[in-house]
Formats: sequence, structure tokens, C-alpha cells
Amino acid sequence: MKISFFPLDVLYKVLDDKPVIHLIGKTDKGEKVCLIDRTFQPYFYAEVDNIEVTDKISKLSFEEEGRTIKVVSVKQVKKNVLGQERALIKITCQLPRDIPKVRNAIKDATLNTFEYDIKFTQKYLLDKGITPLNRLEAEVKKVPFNLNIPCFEIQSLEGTDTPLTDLNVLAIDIETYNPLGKRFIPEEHPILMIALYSKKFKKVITWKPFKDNKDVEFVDGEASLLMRFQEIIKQLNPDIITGYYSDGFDFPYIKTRAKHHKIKLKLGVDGSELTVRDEKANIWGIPHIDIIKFIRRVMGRTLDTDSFSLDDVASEILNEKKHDVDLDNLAEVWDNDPEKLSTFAKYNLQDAKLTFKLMETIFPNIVEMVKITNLTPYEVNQKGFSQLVEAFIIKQTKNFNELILNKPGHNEVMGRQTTRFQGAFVFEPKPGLYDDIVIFDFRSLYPTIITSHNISPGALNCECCKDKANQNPDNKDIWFCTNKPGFISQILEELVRRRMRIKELLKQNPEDVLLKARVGTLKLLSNSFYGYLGFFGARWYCLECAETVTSLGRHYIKKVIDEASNNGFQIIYSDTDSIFITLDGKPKESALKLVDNINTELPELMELEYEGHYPRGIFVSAKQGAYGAKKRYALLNEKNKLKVTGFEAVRRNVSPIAKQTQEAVLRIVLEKKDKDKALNYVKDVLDDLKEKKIKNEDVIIHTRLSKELDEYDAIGPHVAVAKRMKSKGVDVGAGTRVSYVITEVAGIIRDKARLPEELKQGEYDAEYYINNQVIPAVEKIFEVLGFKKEDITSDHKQENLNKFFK
DNA sequence: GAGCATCGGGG
DNA sequence: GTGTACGATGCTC
Repeated sequence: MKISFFPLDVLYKVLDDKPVIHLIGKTDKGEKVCLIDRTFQPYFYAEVDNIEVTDKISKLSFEEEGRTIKVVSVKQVKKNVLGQERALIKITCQLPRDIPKVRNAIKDATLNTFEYDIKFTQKYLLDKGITPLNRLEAEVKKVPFNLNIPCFEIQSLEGTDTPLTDLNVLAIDIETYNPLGKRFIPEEHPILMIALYSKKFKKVITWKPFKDNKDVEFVDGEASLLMRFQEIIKQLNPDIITGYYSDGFDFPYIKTRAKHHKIKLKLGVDGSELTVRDEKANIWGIPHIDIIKFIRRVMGRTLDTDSFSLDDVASEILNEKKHDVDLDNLAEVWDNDPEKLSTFAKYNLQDAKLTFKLMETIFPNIVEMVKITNLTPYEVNQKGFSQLVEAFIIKQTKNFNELILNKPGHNEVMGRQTTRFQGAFVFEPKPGLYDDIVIFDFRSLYPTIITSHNISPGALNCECCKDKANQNPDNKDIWFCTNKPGFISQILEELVRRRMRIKELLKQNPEDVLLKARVGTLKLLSNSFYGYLGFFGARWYCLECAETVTSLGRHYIKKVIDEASNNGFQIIYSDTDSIFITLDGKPKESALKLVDNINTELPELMELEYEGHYPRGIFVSAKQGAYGAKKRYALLNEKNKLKVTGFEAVRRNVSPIAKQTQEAVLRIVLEKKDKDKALNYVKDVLDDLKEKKIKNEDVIIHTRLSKELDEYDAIGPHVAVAKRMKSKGVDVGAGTRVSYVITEVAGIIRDKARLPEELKQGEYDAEYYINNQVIPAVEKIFEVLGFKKEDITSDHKQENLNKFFK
């Protein structure tokens, strides 16, 4: 029979001493099924220098742990290594786990071995041309099975480009009993509620009854709760199960509680138990996606927030927040006032709902990454950039008959890690205020350098280009072929061009979510190539490539700086791929013309773009940090929107009042162009602090303990406060969040720190907040305006006579 | 300043 | 098990 099928995950089991591929997915009718394939055998490649060795390998057979491990077959093959053809032998074995053993047995007899550590399932998908989530047309035969879903044996199959649309996602979230405060002791403290949220099923399960209980189901205890959880998952049989930090919290907690009750949670489609190891939770046959990982690793850079809490991420992506509920009260309410549990149940369900919606919103991005890397959704979620780039390259090896290069060994990694090379060019800004700033930047600088200059391990120092027409500007001993495109630069060029095409399409359909996700994914991946080439763990590592990329990057940006300077523009700042100039009364058009002129001289794919015009900006001298010059500036665009970069805005140990004052001062300086008003604003804040008009909540400093209390040698204010919490019976330790206020009590800072709830309005130390919080936050800004610290602290206000600004 | 350790997220 | 996440920051010597 024929079947239309969308693979969600691929797994293998060893049955009767044979590897059996299981494709888990759903049919076009929406039914979850498993397709099995018994025909795929594991293999790897070896390079040998004589025919006797090949012959010996083909007859290899040895006993280990009561099993005969043998080579099934050997075949002569031709493969390219970075464009050069090589003769190899393909060695097929019986089981995936035989591969390392056979490789080890023949290692001394071979020159080299390849592709011995590529996952069996990944190889299967690539060799069969299957892309997860894309529809397959398969000829199958129904077979008996012992899974919870029907099983079909594959007779033949064909991939298509049609993606899965209707996905059945289940989001889960737990609330736990934490009587002492903020620490988690899963061995002792039970799960109180579990929320489950999918398109058709929204419910909180808990084990204490209360009246206001819409969407709540009651069971008689924690053990029953876990059993009910298992039952619902079996019944719903979701395509994907998701949570927020569920690899690190929810599932490990669930697992520990199940163990406590001696329950085996058989969540897998094959009846296997939920497994948790290395902060990864696995359910056989139901991909578990801890959505925080993809958000942090893949989307992190493009988000404004630098906190990845559910609340902050949901606010930014969904424009929706968690319920404002004080979880510190949950244990108390649970013990003594169950009627109030309703609030917590609603909170619980809201968290699951937010997680569900995040998955819905982000799934198009996961789909795009799956398509481009050929990894499963589960794998895409687990991997970082270098691994995603590598998966993409591995996929491309098919089209070029290229061999997958080996991972570096331990020593090689160590060597690579200690190798340093020169990075990007940075033009230090002179601190000050500037009018009419124009920014240019290169569109995808590094990817276009790689493609335009054929920067590729296979094109490095070729024999045919000894004239060195395409060399590293800073190192004559490095050059790249101008005759034949290298494998890496070629596949990157395809990526860059594809992105340009889709960007055009997006211009015509700006609201198309899929196109947006596609452009975003292509951009992320292309931008990661440079980093990949210089990444110590990369299979296609190429130090000469990476250092040539930055060298050419410096060369191009300096060229722009020179041209701008020759045309009479003042350069105020430049970093890697961008340059800031001032117009100094010249029309905007003259800057645009400069951009056009430069573009006529650049290689085809490279392009300098006019990023924008900012009527006003301030550059502040950077503190001497570990990484040298930090970029710190604030710009005001033509729509009066403030763009702040590098100010220590959201540091944890900074109070709200310091942050608020900094932002207000920047606004006054840039928008109102009034330095005296800015100064007076700060003076007002200082007065309000002295007069205790600033609300307590604005002077609370939030921080977190990094180790156990008794491990601290240096007792900072947060440690002192944690000790106070402990003496009140709160269980504190590594990870506890501590909030405190510095009060007027005599002594050193740590003696002055108090818990916010111990204080009445105004019981804070104004002097401390003035000198250690507010002033440091604005000092550098006023330095630029020509004021000293004393001008801020002195009592008398600016009379505002001689305006600083024209 | 390099090298090692911990953290994030979660109640 | 065709193995050992990841990238940033803080702490220690």
C-alpha cells in the first residue's frame, strides 16, 4: 500500500542482531505511525595502500563479548577530499556499534579512516534523501508491532518538498512544593500541579481540592498525579512535547519524583521509560523540545532581552506575560489555605500556554533549520551554531561526492584552542557629542568576503595560482585559487544567493512568516561560517581561511574609511563592518553618493549599505575592561527613538533608580540638547533620594548567590543578607535569589544591607545610592558634557544661561 | 592573564 | 555509543 508520511524523528533499534531504522511521524490523515527499514547497514571508509590489506579487511572477523564481529563487505570507491579525488574502500559492518571496533582493529593497517563517527540515523536520512518534516511518498507493508502506534515496513520511498503543516504540540509545566524559599530539593518536595496545554486539551492536574476549579482535575496524591500524567500523554500522543527549561527542571524533577514513588513512567511510544541524563530528557518516539535552548542558542542574538526567563522571552516574542503571582506563598497556601490554590493553578496553566505559544511562533524557524541541515527537530534544538553549520556542510557533501572530514583529536583541539589571530578593525571613538551621524555598513561582510575571494580550505595555496593574485593582504604566504571554486565557498555562495532571492520575495510579501523564518535562518547560517572555519572543534577547520577573512575585512573597512576621509567626511567610529561619519553640514545625498561610488569598486556580492541618519549621538569613553575598548554609545534616530549600545543598563547589581536615571539623562541630552537640564534632572533625583521621595522598590538590588553560604570568604552585602534570610528560617544556598536594600545602619556596606520586607518606605541610605549607584551610571555621560563629578553633587543648580548646544 | 569552574533556566 | 552541550562570565592562582 501507499502512504503519505511526515517524519518527526528517526531512531534505530537492534532487533535480531540487525539495525532497524524507525521513522516516527504522522500520515497526511493525521495518524501517528512508524515506518521501519531493515535494509540500511552501517559503513565507514578507509584509505589503504595495497590490495592485500583490502583483502585482509574484507575477511576480518573476531570475537568480542560472545559475539562475532565481522566485516560484511568491502567495496572500492572514489571520493573527493576538498576537490581532490581519492581512492578509498567502503567497509560495511553489521551493527553501528561494530564500527568503532572494526576501525580500531584495522587502524594500524590503514593510512586513514573516515566517517566512522557520523550518527547512523543521520547517515540514513542523507543516503536515502529524506528530510525530516517533509512529506514522503512510500510504498509500505503493514507489519505486526509492539509499539503504541501502527508500524509499516518500507518497500520503497520518495522524498518531496512539501512541509508538514498541522503539528500537534503538547506543552507541559510543573509547580513544586518549596516550603523554605527558593531552593529545590526534588528528593523531598513533591510536585503539586502539572499543567498540560495543547490545541485541544488544556488542563491542570493537582492533588488537593478547591472550589474555583475550571480546567482543573483532582487526583488523590502525587503518585496518582504522575500516573495520570502518563495516561494523558499516551492518550494525546502528541507530535512534539515541549516545556520551558524542561530538560533542566521539569522532566528531571518528574523523573526524581517517579523514582521516589517507585513508579516507572512509561511515556515512550515503545513503552520505554522517560530517560534523563546530562540535562536532556528523552521520550522514545515523541521528540521532546526544551524550547529555551533554541531561543537562547539560535535566536538569542536577535532578541533584545538578555534574560531568557519565560516572562521576559514571552513578553518580547508574544507580547504576553506570566501571571503576577508570588510563588513564595505557594507552599504556605498549599498547607493551610487550599481554597486559594486556584490562583496558582491558573498561573501554572498560563506558563504552559506561553510555552505552547512560543513553540507555535518559533516552529517555522525550527522547520527551516531542519530543512537546511537535514537534522531532526530534536537535534536542531540541541545543537549550537558550529554543529548546525557542520550539519549543513555534511548534507552538502552528497552533492559534491565529498568525504566528510574527521573531527580533530584531543591534541589537535588543544593546539587549535591556543592559536590566536588578529580580529576585526576597530576605530576608537573620541568621547563626545555629535550631530548628524550617518552609518554605513557592509551587508553580510564575512560571508561575502568568503565567497568573493574563494576562501575555502580546498582552495588554499593551490599550485595553479602561484602568482598569488588572491592573497591575504597581511600574509603573502596565504593565497586562494582563482580558477576553481572551493567546496566551502561554493556552498556558502549558494546560501548567500538564496538568501538574496528570498529577501526579494519577502519585500513583496512582508508579512509572510515562512519567508521571514527562511531569510533569518539563511542569514544566521551564513554568518556562522567564518566562526566555524576558526572553531577548534570543526571538521572543516581552516585557520588560514579564518585569518584571511578578518584580514580582508580590515582591508575593506579601511578602504571605506579612506574614501570617506578623502571626500571630506569626519570618521567618528568604526567596528568590523560599520562606519560612523558626521555630515558636518554636507547634504545626506553626498553620503549616499559616496556609498554608490564605493559599491562600483567592490566584488559582485559585496555591498556597502547606507544604514541610517541619526540627528544626534553621544560616545562615552569606555572603561578599561578585560576586552579592551567596549563600544558605548547612544543615538537618537530621526523618529526620536533612542538606541543605546553598551551601557551597563541591565546589570543585576544595579538598582532601578540608577538605570532609570541613566536613560532619562541620555534622552534629555540627545533629544532636548540641554546639558543643564540633564544635570538638574540628576540633581533632582539626588534630592529625592535625600528626601526619601524615591520609592523603596526602586532602590532594591537583585542578585544571586553563586555558591553555598559557608563557602564565601568575602562577605559581600548579598551574602550578609542571605545570612539574615537563613536566620529567619529561609533555606538559602547556591542559586538563591537575594534582594536587598542598603540602609543607614552604621558600619561597612555588608552591615548596612537589609531585606526589602524588613523596611518601611524611605529606610535606605541616600548617600550610598547617590555615590555608588546613580552617579556611576551617569558620570561618563557628564564627563562628555564637560562636567565633573563635583558638578553633579554640588548643591546649587545650573542657571541655564549659556547653553552648551548651538 | 590564563585556566578552570559555574551558570543559565526552573519553584 | 557511528559519545561527552555551549557560550559567557567570575574566581583563583
